[in-house]
This record gives sequence, structure tokens and C-alpha cells, in this order.
Amino acid sequence: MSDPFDLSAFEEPQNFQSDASVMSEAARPEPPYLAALNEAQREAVEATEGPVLVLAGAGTGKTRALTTRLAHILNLGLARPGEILAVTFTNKASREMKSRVEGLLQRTVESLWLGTFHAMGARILRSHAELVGLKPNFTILDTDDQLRLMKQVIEAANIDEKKWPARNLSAIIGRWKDRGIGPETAGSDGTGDFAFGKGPELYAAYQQRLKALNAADFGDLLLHCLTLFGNHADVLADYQRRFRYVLVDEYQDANVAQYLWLRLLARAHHNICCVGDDDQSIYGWRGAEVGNILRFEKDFEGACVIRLEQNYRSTPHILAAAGGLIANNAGRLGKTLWTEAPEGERIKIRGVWDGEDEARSVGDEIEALQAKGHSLNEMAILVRAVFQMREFEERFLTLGLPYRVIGGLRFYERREIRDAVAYFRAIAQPEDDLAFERIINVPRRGIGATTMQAVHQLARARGISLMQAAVEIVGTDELRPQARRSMSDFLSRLDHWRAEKARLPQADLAEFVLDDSGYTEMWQNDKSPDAPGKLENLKELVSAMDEFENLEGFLEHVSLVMENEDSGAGDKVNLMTLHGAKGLEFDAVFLPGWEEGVFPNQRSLDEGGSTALEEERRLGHVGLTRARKRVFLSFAANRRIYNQWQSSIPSRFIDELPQDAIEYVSESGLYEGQQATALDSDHSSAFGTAERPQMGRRRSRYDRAVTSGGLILEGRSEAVVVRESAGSYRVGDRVFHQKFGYGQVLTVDGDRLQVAFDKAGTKKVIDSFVESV
DNA sequence: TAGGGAATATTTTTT
DNA sequence: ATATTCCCTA
Repeated sequence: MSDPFDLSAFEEPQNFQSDASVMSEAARPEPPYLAALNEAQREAVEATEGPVLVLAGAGTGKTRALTTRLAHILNLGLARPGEILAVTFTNKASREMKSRVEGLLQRTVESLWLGTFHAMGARILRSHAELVGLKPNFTILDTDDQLRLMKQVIEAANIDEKKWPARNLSAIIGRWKDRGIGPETAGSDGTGDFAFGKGPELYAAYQQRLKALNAADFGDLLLHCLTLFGNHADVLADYQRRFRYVLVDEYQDANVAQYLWLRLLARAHHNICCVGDDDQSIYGWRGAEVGNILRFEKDFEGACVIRLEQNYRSTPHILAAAGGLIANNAGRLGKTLWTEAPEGERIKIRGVWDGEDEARSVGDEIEALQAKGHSLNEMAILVRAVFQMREFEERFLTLGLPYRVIGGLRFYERREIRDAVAYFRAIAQPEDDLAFERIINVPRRGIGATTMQAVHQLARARGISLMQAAVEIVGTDELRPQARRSMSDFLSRLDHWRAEKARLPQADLAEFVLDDSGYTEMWQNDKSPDAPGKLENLKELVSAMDEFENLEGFLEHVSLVMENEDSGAGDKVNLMTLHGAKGLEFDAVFLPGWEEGVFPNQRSLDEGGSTALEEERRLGHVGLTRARKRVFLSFAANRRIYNQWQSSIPSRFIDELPQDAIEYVSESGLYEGQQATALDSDHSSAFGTAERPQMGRRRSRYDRAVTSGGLILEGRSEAVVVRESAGSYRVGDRVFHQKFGYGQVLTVDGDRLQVAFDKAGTKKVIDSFVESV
């Protein structure tokens, strides 16, 4: 291992205009990249010293400002590349930053500390792993591994995993880690009620297991850094000295742990520049802390705050709509986006009968734009939740309209990829129990739960890895002959693969292992329609491995950086969630499903109250500001969610859009002109008398709110639905469930009910699945 | 141990 | 409706 603090190996600072370096400061011509900036951007670039917060609205050139700043620092020779830390949240963003900096400087730049928070955290940790109880080659677990480990921990503590699911614990621990809280300090807050307060205990056990496995989860990559910095002032001081400039992208998404990490690193020189937009903070549910951005000035004394407000993306109408919407949020720093662009079209709002109708009208609109020569690549449909996508996909398939879905499972999250990687992990790291467990019986080798239980038992009793335990148990007669033979066979193959590892390049090794293990064959024999695709993916994985130095390098990459398979070239409409759209832009944006319950999302509101409502609103703001020229917004009177019809009312967000930025278009006669019609006290009348046969059976939450005591208040084009108390049911109510029949409500917890059904027994159900009788 | 049928749970998901 | 996970039986 080379000394991470040895700066001698670093390249000398160099100016990209090498001939200019002899000129005096005054005679130096202004670098051309500065001329491309507006005044505020330029200020953000040139204020290199001291803390700077750049509040950059959507489309105001924040990436340009940030990358130019980085290039500028290098160009002035203020720091060598290795003395700059630039962090982003996504690999995509860091790749883009790197290539743009290189574009500005007209040369490649190596040895920058540029990458995601997690990648940078991992890089630091690898150098000091022992100081936090890990080995330098520790494994980085993904969510799937985490969950399985968590399950084991819960079961080991003799807790019913059904009552206290691993995913809940995982979320709780995740939030702790987000806030920089270790197992010692966990529990003093409200999240400690998992399994009657066993949360912190389980957290400690989980961390213990991680350490035993020589593994870290995503949260640990930062948390361990904090521990490291806290316990080893010398290490921290070295990094503080090293990183003379710190740059942060998308600062509004930083959680507390990341914030603390940054603050520690920048504490010595305060040369930290954070770029962000509080109005685009949409990951609060994942631990992002908008508070970070709001308190920047307090934490970094003498901070310079620069606002980027000139928008280069959207039309005034779109900006007005987005601005009008977001103005309803309290507790924001406040920005007003403006543009010199011509006015353009108003936002078109359309009320439709149902989701199918909505998909049809969006499809028509897309085809009309396409006929006028607009590229499909420049159109996007942004939905609140993935279940909204299906109707669009169906419609597009019918129309033969090419589309791509952005987001969804990442490449490395696919089962076949995870299996393959587990093979490689098991080869590279004999202690990786999780990998071993994953592949031991995939493909089927006749090694089932019983066998594994015995192995587990031995491993736990002796404090050894599963693989070691397996080796030992094979030497005894504890297993049944068949299992024993399979196990011994598998272990010897593993040995064989390990031996091959020394001889073969990793891609060849991978191919060999996948064939020799029978894994490829398993998919070849699989009749399911997606089996060929899986084989394709495996091929892709193997060929991608070529690019790495060795197997270990590849494994690091796979856990931190592995990309989504690109969704195919060609002219296609983009379909994605609002979250997935952040950072992207399109000429035309479709925003379907602006209905109460869908958007803002009811669950979100139930869980997070007004904070969540504001986040939903920011999500709307993000959606609107993705558009350059056109926005088509729609809402349906009826929506089928999980095979249940619900009638719905337009999103409150629609009422918050300024009147002169929008226009209603509606061939169906619904919601024509003013929505006041739609918000009549008896809203069902606004949808006409014809009801679908499927409807009327089921009464939605909103129906009930309207007809059974809830109120719809109307005030200057604002509609507020007031439901009775938190839920619509009370203990003792008689209810009917489609599957379980009649029953009586036992307990009410938000929208979750416990119901004693007459025939089916006591069940927990979501209140929208039952109706009162 | 494997495979089928029942039970369950469906907001968002940068790493 | 649908996907996943769980449980039980052959």
C-alpha cells in the first residue's frame, strides 16, 4: 500500500496555457471560459477562497459554474489536482464533471479526488481500514446483502421477523447512519421502538456481524470515516491539509453524516463551495437534510452566498408556474428564476376520465408533436410512482410508439448479475459468507436449508466463516451422504477456481467459473422468456470486466459504480419517475396523475405531514422545471390503483399554479374552464352521471370523506379535503373486504387497520381496501 | 429438498 | 393486477 499522504508523487501544478505562465499576473489574458459566464456564475467561480454557498435554481448553469470553478482553481495553480476534493451524489454527475473540467482545460486531469460521497469515503477507508476494525479489502454490501444480513441478526436475537421485518430495521438503521449516529448513541430518539426498543441492540449486533464479515454497507462508508476522523486527529489533519479546496454538488441532498464529513474536512481552511437548490430537495425520506443548506451561513462564518437565478432552460410561463407552485412552501431560502426567453406556450392542463384516457391523450399529443418534427428523445413523461407507468407503456405498445423506461433495476441489482458477482466474491474473499450463501445452491446442488443450518451452527459455535465451517463439516459424518458429496464437490471446485484466479485474466476466469459452476447452463435450460436476456447480461458483465486491473478492482467498481445498462439508442419517448428526472431536461414534459392521493402522494402525506407535503411540492417544481418549451399536465377523475377503482379530485398543486401561466384543454367536457365545477361540494356530479360498471362498488377514501362527514372546503380556487381524524374508520366499525368478507375494526393506526373478519380471522389491512357497511 | 400454491404488500431509491 | 416471499406437502 502506498502512503496516501505522500504528496511527492503528485504532478507539479501546471497552467493549461503553458506559454502564459511566464507572463505577469496583470498581463495574463482572461481565460476564455470566464467570458462564457454571467455575473453571478462568474462570482461563484472567482470567489475561490473561503466558504461559498451557491444557490442555483433549476437550469441556471450550476454545473457550468461548479466545473468552471474547479478548472479555474487548477488553472490559477492554486492547487494541484490531488489537493481538490469534489463530491457529487451520482457517478453520472462525477463523470460529467470530470469530462467538462477536462474540456475547459483542454487536457486530461488525473489524481483529482472527484467522485461520489460514497466512493470518496471508500477510498479514504481503504487506507485506514484497520483503524475502524476492518481490513483494507473489505466488501461493500448492497441493499440486498444488507437485508439478508439484517434478517439473520433479527432471527439470531430470537425476534419474529414477521412482526418486525428486516426492511423496517434496515430503514431505521439507515436513518441512524444518515444522521451520523452509531450503535452506542442510537436509541435516545423516537426510532428506538423497533421490537420493543431492541433497535439499538440489533443495530450493534448488525455492526458486529458486518465487522466479522469484513464488510461495510453504504452508510458505513461515511459513518466509519466520521469515526476515523473523530478518533484519529492526525489522520483527519492530514486530509484537512491535503484537500485545499472542497467542492460539493447537489448540496441539498446531503444527509447529516455527509454534512459532518464535509465540515470536518473543510474545517482547517474553510475553502468549501457547496452548490445546491433547496427547492429541489426531494430525498428527505432518504435522510437528506435541507437544514444543511439553510444553516450553511451559520456553520461557516463569513460565508459568501451567491444566487444563480437566470434560467437558460425554460420559457417564462413554465418558470412562472414552477415559481408559483414553490412559493407555497414555507422555510425556503427563496429564489426567483427569470429568463430572457420569449414567452412560449402556456402549460396545458387536461382533465380526463381515467388513466387509460390519460395515456391515450398523452399518446395523441406525442404523435402530434412528432408529426411536427419533434424528436421523441426530447419528450418525457414524469410520473409520481412506478405503477403509473404501465398504462403508458400499454398505450405506447398499441401505438407502436418507441419508448424507454429510465430508472428501475440497476444492472448490478439484477439477479443473474448478483449471482455471478457472488461467485467472484466467494473466490476473491473466502470470508464473504453472504456471497457463499447466495451461490451454494444456485444452481441447485441439493444443498438445502437443513445442510446450511448445520454449517451455520458450526460457524457460529467456532467463530469461523461459513466456508471454513463447510470444509470442516464435510470431514465429519454429520451430513447426509448426498449433501456431503455435493458440498465437498462444490468446495473443491471453489478451490480450483481460486487456483485459476492466479493464472487467468479476470474476464476469462469469470467465463470459466460461470460455465464450470453450471450457472450458465441453468439459464440455458430455463424456459422463461427472460432467460435469454439474462444470458446476454452475463455476457455483458464478463466483457465489462476486461477494463479492470484485476478482480478486486472490478468488485469495488461493481458495488459502487456499476451502471444502468443504457436504455438503447434511437428516438424514443422517455418514461420515468419524477425522482428519476432530476438533473435532466426535455423540450416537452408530460406530468400525468396530478390528483390528490397520487400527487401529492397520500402515503407520503400520512407519514410525513406538512414536511412531506412540501417535499411533494418540490417534486412538482422539479417536474415543471425539467421542461424547456412545453408542459402537459393532466389529472383523471377515476383511477385504478392495484385493481381498485378510486375516484379522485385534482391535485391541490394545480390550484397553486398562477392562472396566466396555464390553460385548460379538455375535449371531454370535464373540468372545462374553471375547476370550480370539479370542486363542487358533491364532486362526483362533475364527472357526469355515467359510471363505469366497475365503479360504484368500491368507495374510495375520498368518496367517504365527501359523503360521510369529511368536508371539501372551497376558498378562492383552493380545495382542501378534510378527513375525519387521521383515518376514516374507528374501532368497532363494521367493514367489508373484497377477499376477507365482513369484519369489525379492532385497531386503527393511520391508514392501517386491524380487522377481525368473521370468516377469515384477524388481519392487518390498509383502509382503502375495505369499505364501511 | 423442490416446487407449487397461498399469503402479503405494493412511494419515491443518487450509493 | 402483480410480484415477491412464505409455507407446506410430495
